[in-house]
Amino acid sequence: MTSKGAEVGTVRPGGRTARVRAAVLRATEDALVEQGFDGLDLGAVAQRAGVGKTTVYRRWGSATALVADLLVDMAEQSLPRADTGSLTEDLLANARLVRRTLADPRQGTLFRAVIAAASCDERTAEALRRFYQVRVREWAVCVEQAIQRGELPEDTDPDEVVRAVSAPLYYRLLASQQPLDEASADRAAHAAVAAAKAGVYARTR
Amino acid sequence: MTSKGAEVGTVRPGGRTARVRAAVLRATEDALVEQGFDGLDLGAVAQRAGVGKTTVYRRWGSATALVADLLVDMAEQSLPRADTGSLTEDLLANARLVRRTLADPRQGTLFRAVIAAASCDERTAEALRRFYQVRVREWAVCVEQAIQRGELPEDTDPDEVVRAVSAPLYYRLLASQQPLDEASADRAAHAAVAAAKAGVYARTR
DNA sequence: CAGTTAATGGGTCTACAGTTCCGTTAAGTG
DNA sequence: CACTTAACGGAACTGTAGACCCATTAACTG
Repeated sequence: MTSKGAEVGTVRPGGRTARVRAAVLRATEDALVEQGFDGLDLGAVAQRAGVGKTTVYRRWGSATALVADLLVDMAEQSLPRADTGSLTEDLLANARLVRRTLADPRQGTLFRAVIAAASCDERTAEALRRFYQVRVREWAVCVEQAIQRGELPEDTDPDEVVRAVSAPLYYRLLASQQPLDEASADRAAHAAVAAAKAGVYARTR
Repeated sequence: MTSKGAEVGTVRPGGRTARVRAAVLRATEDALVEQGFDGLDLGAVAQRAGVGKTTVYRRWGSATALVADLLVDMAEQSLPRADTGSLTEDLLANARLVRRTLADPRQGTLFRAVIAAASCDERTAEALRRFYQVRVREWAVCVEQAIQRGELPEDTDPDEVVRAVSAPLYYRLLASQQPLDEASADRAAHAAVAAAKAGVYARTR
């Protein structure tokens, strides 16, 4: 079985185990950024983390399992949402935040690698799903408030609006690979608002 | 160096070489669908293709190069666009086509694997870029016609509208991993139309 | 503050992905 | 329809990722 990842639940979660996990996850992140997912070598990760190779193979066992645990770790550091009182401003803030993350050489490469890993393994895919679920829920509150303010139709699906903001940016990162400039972020936000106001993201159709 | 891929340009492109390439690319496709990208073994591909292992290592050399050549091959089979006379109908047709492709167990898995490979290698990424460039240009004509009919602002960027249709579907495939049902395809198309009509995809801002 | 054992780590072994060598096949040429 | 050589394929070789063994370390327990 793959490691639970989080310290909770293991028999002996204290000091050393936690330190080893942290060191290995940091090393994994660095290796992913530098080598990419297919070049990920567990032995190299172990050495970089200053940890025995055996430990990495025993606790994680595969590159995808390592990335899955990294995603659990990443999901825990939640990003604070904006609260400007205007839907457009809130979603612009979200779009620009996502854009900045994906456009950053380190983070962008990391996200590509993580998504590549998720495409190769079901457990990792599940971890990625949870990661985005947390992120989306955090920002969906902005949309819920906009509905209460009467800016959007009652039956609008808040999560779907938030995802609509991210989608074009991820498409640029992964598929079309066009530059992730600020204008593209603003277009993503404005498009989501326009579509939401037109009732495209209504729950019942 | 990586193989040019296309037969044109090689010194001896005739019969056998072309047959070998076709067999290897088919085998690669099958292997990607069954094993995923990280499980891709060039030896196994060779065996499945009924071709010498040496040949695969010589002509392609790596899993990513193999996928890059597969993408060149896939780009050649262009999909015919719709022409219903209505922008909404055309984009609905496009969205449903993309959805059907990505929702298909075989094709969906293949696309995930291909995108994973592109995330791991610059040459493969370039091949993927070209692939989508061809696809997008094909359907952009629908948007150009809509502009001429006066359905959309003059300065609308046609390519950007087409990408806006695909983006939410790819986001579902790769990131959020929600079901790719027909309703999601229709939302994607309607959202793109709503945003385009609102002038979000104007070239000059 | 011992005693217990989960967890780690160094060292060794092994299967197999990827390389090399060289003989064979067949595509292009005149 | 021979002749040249690009391209292929079988077999033997090798480096290394990953498995295994067992001694050591340090968390939890009472």
